[in-house]
Amino acid sequence: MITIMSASYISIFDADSATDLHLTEGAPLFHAGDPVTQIALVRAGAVHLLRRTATGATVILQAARPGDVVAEASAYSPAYHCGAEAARASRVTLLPVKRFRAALAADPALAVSWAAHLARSVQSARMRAEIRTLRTVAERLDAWLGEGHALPEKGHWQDIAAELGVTREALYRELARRRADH
Amino acid sequence: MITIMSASYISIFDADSATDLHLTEGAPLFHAGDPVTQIALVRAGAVHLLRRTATGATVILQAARPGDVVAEASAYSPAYHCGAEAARASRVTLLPVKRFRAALAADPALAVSWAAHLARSVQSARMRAEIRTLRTVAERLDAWLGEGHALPEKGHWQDIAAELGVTREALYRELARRRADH
DNA sequence: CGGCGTTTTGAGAGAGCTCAACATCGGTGG
DNA sequence: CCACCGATGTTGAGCTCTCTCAAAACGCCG
Repeated sequence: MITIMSASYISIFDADSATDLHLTEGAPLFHAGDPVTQIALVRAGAVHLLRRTATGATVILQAARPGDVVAEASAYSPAYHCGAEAARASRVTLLPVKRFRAALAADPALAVSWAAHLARSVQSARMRAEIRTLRTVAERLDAWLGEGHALPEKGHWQDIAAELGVTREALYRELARRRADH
Repeated sequence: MITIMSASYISIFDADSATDLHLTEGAPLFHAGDPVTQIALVRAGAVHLLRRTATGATVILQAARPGDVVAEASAYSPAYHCGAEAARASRVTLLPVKRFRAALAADPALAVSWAAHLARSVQSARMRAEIRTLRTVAERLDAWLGEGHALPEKGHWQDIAAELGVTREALYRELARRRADH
């Protein structure tokens, strides 16, 4: 048997008991309060973990991209604390939580991979939080670029604005300013 | 042998090979670029993981309190990406990274505990990031309180201001406003 | 009493947000 | 081919909020 494989937690989702699910844009994956029975890995598209504040504002707690697990903490919780829905047409793989946890317990290499993924997520989430304490767009952009990030193609700049927690206009103005100053 | 113990990753630091270290306020625990040989658990006080931006501003990536591991992601990295120093007089327990990882690999229950801790950290870090995208102090405070947090005793309100990413004055004004409105 | 840190309150300035108009570009359909 | 449409990019003007600097009232403790 060929056993050459990266010990990545993602391989857990290649199990037989995993099922694929297609979501259309805006389709809910689960709602706050639902019992956690399955855990979802995003294969394609984007799934947002979100909560609505008392004032009605929508807060995106996680923008899960391909390779990400939606609501990692739910793997250790009986019920979801927030809802999740597809930000656009997406494909996810569902796996019973018990299977997921059993796989981690059975294979230390997978557990390490999973923990490393979580540790990196903590790191980037903290960075995002700190970037957003900076008050000017210029500072936020500098800090973000200093993390090794690069500006994407034109047509995706709005995503950066969202990442930095500023409006499109504010980012466009800052970019224009930099072009003018060279 | 009595083996009644909660399967918490913290117990890993009770190993014989662990050493305690006292830090005075401002004392560095490690610097960016240092090779990762030991991993630190905060026992008392507070240790800040920080980076200085190109403009000189100091960014606090983690405020590790008792029970927290400083720079969790360092356990999966050969060298530190940022520096850490004691925010006040603190006590930490150091354990060789190899020991730490070996303990996790040897005991699945510990691995689960560690992963659960990381998952919770991801959750709270994301929440902090999202709270800081809200523009008014009132919104941030509402969102924070909505997470189940409660205002501390008078004398510690400044900590909340830091947590919310606003100035003391702004928070005091908001609190005064609420007292006036009941 | 005299510090020291926290809490309060004031006034001004700056930065981004909002609303708004317009340009640009790619795709669609007549 | 061209008109139209939606999404992205660009720029302007006013408003609102926080930040900054400043001063003072508390509260605690030696």
